[in-house]
Amino acid sequence: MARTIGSNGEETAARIRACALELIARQGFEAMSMRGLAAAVGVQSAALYHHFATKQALLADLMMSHMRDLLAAWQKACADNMAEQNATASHRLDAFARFHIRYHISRPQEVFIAYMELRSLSPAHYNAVSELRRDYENLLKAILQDGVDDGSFQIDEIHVTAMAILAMLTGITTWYRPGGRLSASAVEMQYAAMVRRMAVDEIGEPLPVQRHAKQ
Amino acid sequence: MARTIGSNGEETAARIRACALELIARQGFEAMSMRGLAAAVGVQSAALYHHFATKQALLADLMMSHMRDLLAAWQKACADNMAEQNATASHRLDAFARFHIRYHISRPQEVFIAYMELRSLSPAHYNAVSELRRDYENLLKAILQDGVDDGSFQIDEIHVTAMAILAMLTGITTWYRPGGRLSASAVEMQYAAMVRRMAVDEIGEPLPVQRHAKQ
DNA sequence: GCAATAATTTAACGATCGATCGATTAAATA
DNA sequence: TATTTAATCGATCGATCGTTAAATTATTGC
Repeated sequence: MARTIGSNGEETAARIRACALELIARQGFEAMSMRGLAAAVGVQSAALYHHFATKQALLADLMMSHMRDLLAAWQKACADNMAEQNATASHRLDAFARFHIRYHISRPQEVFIAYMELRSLSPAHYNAVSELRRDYENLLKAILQDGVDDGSFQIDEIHVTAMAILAMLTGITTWYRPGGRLSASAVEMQYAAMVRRMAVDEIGEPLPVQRHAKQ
Repeated sequence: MARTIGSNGEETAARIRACALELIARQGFEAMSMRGLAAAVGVQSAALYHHFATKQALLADLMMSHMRDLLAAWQKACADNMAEQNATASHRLDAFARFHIRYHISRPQEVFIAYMELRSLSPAHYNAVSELRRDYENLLKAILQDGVDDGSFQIDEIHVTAMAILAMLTGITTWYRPGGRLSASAVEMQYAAMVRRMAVDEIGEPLPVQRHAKQ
């Protein structure tokens, strides 16, 4: 046997991507073998190399696609909501948090891989992915900065706050499972409220200072 | 050559542990080879098996040790501060946050491994580590529950808030580097303030509700 | 000083890894 | 229909993997 009946390049590549996402998310990139991936796809391992030059290229493809999709989805979310541009920083922060939560909950495998397999990337691919990641982080930082500038946010360190918010939100994928006690929208609401609290201090304390010396 | 001059079991085992921490943190558990580890230690790969039965046993040893050390360190921190037992929930939450941050900043490799390599553990080892992790999470949850009970915290979902706080704090290790722009104590202060904000809503709003419908 | 034990070596086993080669066949093109 | 191109297979290469066996030497206890 050689080329199989009904075989189609685009479709096979898509199936490889889908199976790779699942296997890498479950076992890790290093632990996934090309033979195991080929078996999951239902193809011989040599066929994988017709679609992806190397195992590394496959990982880079998955991670770059994820970051590009994420950025495009945010652009679309903004475009769909024209008022977003002129909304207050508080509204935009809320929208960003909800978008991030929803997107990440809906694509747990991609998110897990994007955060866990950064170190499996070659230096060149790592830099490329990191650049897109920085673009995404800067979206949040710009919102936080606007809120600080207009006085609606009380934040000392924009960078630290942005890192904290993203780590908190992305961490959802480590415990949330569909069909669990809490619905996705309930989780979204809980986290969005916490993000708001992190940026806004209602009693108007501008700097987070040490309230009491301990330990 | 066989047994080398001055060789000592305890010392070699400690050196294996230290090198393994560094290599696993840098490359990942699967990517680290026993030959590579042996080379880093300065020993033949077969010698590793005199101290650890398998590669998996080595990982389990590292992760269990980390979790036990973490729990013991918190017990000690509480014991050192006798007032801790009777302190307010707000004080105890602050102490927990600062402890967690300081401990994790001081042991970046252990923390990174403990969160990244859970899936590399065999089921039995995974369960054992998860149990200790749950014990640690429950320490935080108990503090949050106390604060809710006495009315000093405004939290809807204890579990969600605890997961969010831990993800946020543990995420520090992904960006913080000693010698950077911010000192460890500055980072500690920033994050402790954010944790406090997450639990306390000064205007006294008991439930985090949706303020405006978006997207 | 001699036996027992602990620590490490050299050497190797079987398995599996990523990747490649040429052959083969389906689909597309003309 | 004839030719080209795309897609896949079967087989295999060299390297590396975790692990083990047996031999060798240092240390310890009597």
